[in-house]
Amino acid sequence: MKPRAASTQRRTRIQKENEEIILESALEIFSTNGFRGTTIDQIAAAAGMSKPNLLYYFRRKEDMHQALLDQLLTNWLAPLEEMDPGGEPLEEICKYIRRKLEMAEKYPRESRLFANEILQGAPHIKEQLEGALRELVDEKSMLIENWIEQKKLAPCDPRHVIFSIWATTQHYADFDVQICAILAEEERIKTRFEDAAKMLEGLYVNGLKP
Amino acid sequence: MKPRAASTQRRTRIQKENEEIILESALEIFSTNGFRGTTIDQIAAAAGMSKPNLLYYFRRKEDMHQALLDQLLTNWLAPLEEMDPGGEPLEEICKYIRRKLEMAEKYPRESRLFANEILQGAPHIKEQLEGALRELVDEKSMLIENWIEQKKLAPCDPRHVIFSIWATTQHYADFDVQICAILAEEERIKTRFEDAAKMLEGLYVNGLKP
DNA sequence: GTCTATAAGGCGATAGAC
DNA sequence: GTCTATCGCCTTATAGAC
Repeated sequence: MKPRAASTQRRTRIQKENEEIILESALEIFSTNGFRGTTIDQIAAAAGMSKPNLLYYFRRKEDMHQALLDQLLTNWLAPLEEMDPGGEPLEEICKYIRRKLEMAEKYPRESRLFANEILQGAPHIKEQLEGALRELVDEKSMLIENWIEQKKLAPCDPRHVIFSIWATTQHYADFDVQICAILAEEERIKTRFEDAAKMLEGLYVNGLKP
Repeated sequence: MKPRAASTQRRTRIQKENEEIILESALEIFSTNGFRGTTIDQIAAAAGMSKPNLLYYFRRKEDMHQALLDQLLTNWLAPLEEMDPGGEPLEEICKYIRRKLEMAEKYPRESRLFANEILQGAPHIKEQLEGALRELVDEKSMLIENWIEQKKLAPCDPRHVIFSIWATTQHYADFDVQICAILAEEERIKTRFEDAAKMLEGLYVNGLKP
């Protein structure tokens, strides 16, 4: 049970601030250690508060995890939703790749949290995957099918094209350690996302051009 | 410390068998629950033996995990090693994609074990990534560079091409739950790997054709 | 709202009989 | 080699003072 609505605006604001601090810290730890690998102590330390104090805001460890996953899913669907039926097909796909790569660069922790959840069988978000996500993919797959019929794209399996874009872009967040182990220092530090964007755009433009 | 060499062949064989049973069970549990999410009890139950009995073969939980990662890395490098400098470039790349997809289909647990390890910062295999894996990628990148210079492949960043093949193929093992949540029943059950192979071959052949 | 203290249970690992 | 019993730590979560 959350704390009751406070009597003044001031208290409510403090509550919100603390919840944000906690979720920010929880994201940091969950995304690198996984759910079971994370202890409440670690999150509390990162949030600069005591463990019982943290548990005043989120009564159970799982509540923090679920809150993070819930707010994640909305943002996660956004880039695909923006794919525009009125746009030029190859350009829309390139823009989608760019948006996904930007998210991998800016929100790697969210990507890893999601990856951890899926890897372990998606116990907390399976319904959303089979519901909202599936519907969105169905919708955009039909859009891609239309583009193919209009000869604006080479024939391909739309769903698997979407999967491949997810895979290649999220890879730069989820497998960052491996990528950095392989690239030379200069590339690793400055240009890996830009290099990835160029390669992927070339691959998909040539690969899907009618 | 492992049990000392036994006095008879028979005992040694039993040891090996038990070690294999344990590692097989450990792979099953580690790959779905992660290291911290796995308990020795679970592995022992899956292996059909008591916890202390299991700990007679592997003194610590981490020993099982490390053994699995070590034996995994060898198999992991094999598909890329087989990329043949004497072959036809586009065909070699298609064959590499096929081999990787086959591994995702046949050994999804190994893929997920690896993904879990990388996601959490690769604490147990960082040296191998920066050593053997990096050298192999360097070698094959030079091969791809040569193919590009000979106008047998379109210009592209070889390392990122390799990354994209890893990402797209391993995705079918690591994110299987998500893929199955989205695909229709028929596709999900029978043809998803075949559909993926066709789409990816088309994408890379057209995308990298000079 | 925040703290100290602690209950309650899970889990890795060991002891020691057989 | 395998078992039963158990130690001792770590971790979640709660009680209750301030």
